[in-house]
Amino acid sequence: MPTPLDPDMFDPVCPSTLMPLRFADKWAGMVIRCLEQGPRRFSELRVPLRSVSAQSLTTSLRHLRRDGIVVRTERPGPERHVEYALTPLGQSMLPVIEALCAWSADHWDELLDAREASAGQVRT
Amino acid sequence: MPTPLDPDMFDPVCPSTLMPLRFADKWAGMVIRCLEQGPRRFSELRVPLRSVSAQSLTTSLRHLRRDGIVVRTERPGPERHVEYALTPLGQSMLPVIEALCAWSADHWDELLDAREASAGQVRT
DNA sequence: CTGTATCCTCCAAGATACTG
DNA sequence: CAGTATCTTGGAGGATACAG
Repeated sequence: MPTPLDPDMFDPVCPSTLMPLRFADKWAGMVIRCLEQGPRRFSELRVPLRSVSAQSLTTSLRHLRRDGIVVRTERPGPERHVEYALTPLGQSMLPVIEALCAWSADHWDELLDAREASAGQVRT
Repeated sequence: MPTPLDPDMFDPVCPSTLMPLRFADKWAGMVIRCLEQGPRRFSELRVPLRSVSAQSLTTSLRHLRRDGIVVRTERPGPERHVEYALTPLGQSMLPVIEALCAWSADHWDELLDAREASAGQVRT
């Protein structure tokens, strides 16, 4: 028998309440993974994230910059060169993101099977 | 210097591509945490999730059921009694959710500080 | 190359009221 | 108690075209 739930378990000022916000961004996790090994250029990021539009990538990067997870650096030179890299805060997210991806890789089939099995049983 | 990014790093059929989907649900993570210690009733879940509307909670629970993360059990008896519990698949998510919450607890202040510091520097 | 400017569609999520 | 029904709003995210 579980104990009663703490009403303040998810107090509005508790960080865990806000936890999902950063992951509501569809591309945020993938962008962070792309920066794992070092700085990348805008066009480099678009390679693995093939289905992202320039506009969506721009938005994601802006949100990540605003939250101190990514830094943008404009390198001087004849042709334009902009780099994005993880901040220390961003790097601290890597283990969490990896865990998330590992879970997906390990259990995604189960989830899809369950979804198929429940077709018609559970309303959409 | 990082090596070039693998174009198939996030292949459309790769689970990690779909990873963020489950966390796009604002309440999913919190519901799962509420079920950590055992089955809970609908009204019990509404206690810690004070700001959730009945309708949103219903929707979240339906999605979680559809994906095989939560099961719904209707207990017979004179008065109505419905319980929600984690499936084994749902339980396998717990460590990941905990990691997410721990990260938030540890770094949320940094994120908020960065957000404030970048006010005006980065467009919203 | 690195974005911006528009426009559009879809859906998450809240408010409110109601039901067996 | 455990939801459903309806309506509304906001914002995410894609398409397309254009700019410095």
